[in-house]
Amino acid sequence: MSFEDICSERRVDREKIDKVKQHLIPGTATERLADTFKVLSDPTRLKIVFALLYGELCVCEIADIVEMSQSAVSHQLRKLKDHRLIKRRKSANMVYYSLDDDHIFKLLSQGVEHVQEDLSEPLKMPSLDSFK
Amino acid sequence: MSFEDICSERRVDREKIDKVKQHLIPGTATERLADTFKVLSDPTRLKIVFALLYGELCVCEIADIVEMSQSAVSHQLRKLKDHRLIKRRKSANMVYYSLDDDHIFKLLSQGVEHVQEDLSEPLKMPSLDSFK
DNA sequence: TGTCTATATGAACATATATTCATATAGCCT
DNA sequence: AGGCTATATGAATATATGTTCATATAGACA
Repeated sequence: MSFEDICSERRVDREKIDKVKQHLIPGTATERLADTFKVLSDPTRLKIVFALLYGELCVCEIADIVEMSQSAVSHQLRKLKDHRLIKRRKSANMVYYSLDDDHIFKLLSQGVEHVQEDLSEPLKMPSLDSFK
Repeated sequence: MSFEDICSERRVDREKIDKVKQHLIPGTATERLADTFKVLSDPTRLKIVFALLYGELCVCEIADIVEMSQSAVSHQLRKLKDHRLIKRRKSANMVYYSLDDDHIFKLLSQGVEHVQEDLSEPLKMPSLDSFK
């Protein structure tokens, strides 16, 4: 799909477009980035991540907190783990999950900041070192 | 769905769970936040946002840059605008889009940082003031 | 007014995704 | 070993979402 197929006239700056194109991040990076945001785009997964801000939890604790079935939670935990947002620790027949690092914390904080404006009451994030 | 339905034994700390539950952000906020991340979870929309890092663009320029049809781009621009990630400026019969504020920039940067590790080559974001 | 051009949008379709249900696995305990 | 508990996972289903196609709108210009 070339430019001429879309804009018949040349009101726009060809060079400017080429310059922007050159600076675009590669397709694989775009996909990766989209994937990362996608993991955080589901309410259940977000709730899980928020719960884990306060420390590690086992699967059934998480299921209780987010009010979802064990199965549903397990499926979502897998996605979170596949994208390295959380990590697991096994102990006996229990599995404990926790946040993988604090990138996620920052990512969440930034998201919260963007959302703040259209919320009736301000949203408070726990402090970063409270969960480290 | 209560705790007892999921974990039959009490190996877990009931108080701990209640405490976490109290700190969970309200459902509406979770939905809002999920929506924000969801907007950034599509490769086409991400490409658009990255293109706009370098300044405002009209619809057909964007379509050319991201190599998508004008219609597809219009649909996605609408979503980005509905979630206040971009804003529009009309001039004659053209419409120019630009990033709404720099929350998005920070959100992207944070996402990029999380993704960096599994990319073959490092990904560089433009500097914040280059687009202000 | 009529005809361009740029953008927006509704409907249809194809694909992706979240949950449920049933079942598998793996570690504990007796 | 056998039964119990915690977690994982495959299949099925329902719902959401992105793109295309056709068409609508709105401004420019003759």
